[in-house]
Amino acid sequence: MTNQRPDISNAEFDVLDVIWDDYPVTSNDVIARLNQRKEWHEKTVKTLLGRLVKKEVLGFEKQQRQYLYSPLIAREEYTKKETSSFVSRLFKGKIAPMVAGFANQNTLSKQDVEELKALIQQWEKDND
Amino acid sequence: MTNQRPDISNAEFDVLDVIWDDYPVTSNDVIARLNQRKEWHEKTVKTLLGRLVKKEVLGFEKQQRQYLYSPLIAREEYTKKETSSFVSRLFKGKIAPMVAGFANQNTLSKQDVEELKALIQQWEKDND
DNA sequence: ATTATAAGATTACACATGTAATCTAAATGC
DNA sequence: GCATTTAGATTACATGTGTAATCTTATAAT
Repeated sequence: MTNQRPDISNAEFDVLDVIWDDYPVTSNDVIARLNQRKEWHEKTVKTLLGRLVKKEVLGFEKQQRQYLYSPLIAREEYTKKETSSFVSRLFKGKIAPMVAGFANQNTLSKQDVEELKALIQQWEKDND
Repeated sequence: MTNQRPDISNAEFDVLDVIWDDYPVTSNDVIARLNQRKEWHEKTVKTLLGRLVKKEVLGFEKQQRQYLYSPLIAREEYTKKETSSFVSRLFKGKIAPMVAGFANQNTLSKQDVEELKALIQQWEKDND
């Protein structure tokens, strides 16, 4: 069984993203959090919550007449899989050209570089 | 003028991808190349070519009654922008966590690591 | 010259997505 | 107890997308 990951649309991702930050949450919590950044109508957010439930990306528990939503997939799982497929599609699976393109488009901070160096050192320790 | 990049769908990307490999190309060239990997009907490919032209992602020159298509945006431009927005969306713009997630999901080869080290050294030379 | 081919243009059609409004029923306010 | 609010469910609707089939017309074959 290939663990079919459902497609999560852009709008749905924005909802999921604030839920990952802290959960469980009511729809009103989600609406409040999203209001910080988006101009979405309450009804829109509720539609997206419903779609995420139908896609089995979110689960919920009834709390009186409200629902308490929680993610059914971890952010890390999701980002890892998305990253793999992104790098695979755009860079034939090679990570270095992607980093090179990123560095060329954006500004790499000293800290970014330190973190990358730490990653590499860790890799080298694990694969001597 | 913010140089609005048109959205390129997944299927459209597959078409564009083989055109980037070598161009200009006729629709039949594209169909032949895609046949190596996809099961698309000729008509499907032509629809996608038409949509890419309408989106101003492809241009063409008439060659008798055929068209010779060429990309209007460079692969590097596209991948850099997509990478930026991907990293921004999924990793708050930080490249190192994305590489970490990738390394954790996939196998990093010695060569991947060497390339990353080379990138970093180059960065350090440029930003001493 | 007429017919058959085949290139691109136009049309099709179901499902996804962004963006809500309306419906239904349960809880809450008087 | 009855009206109002409000949570989630259902419906809406335009546009995008995957996946072609049909239409139109210029050439190629005979």
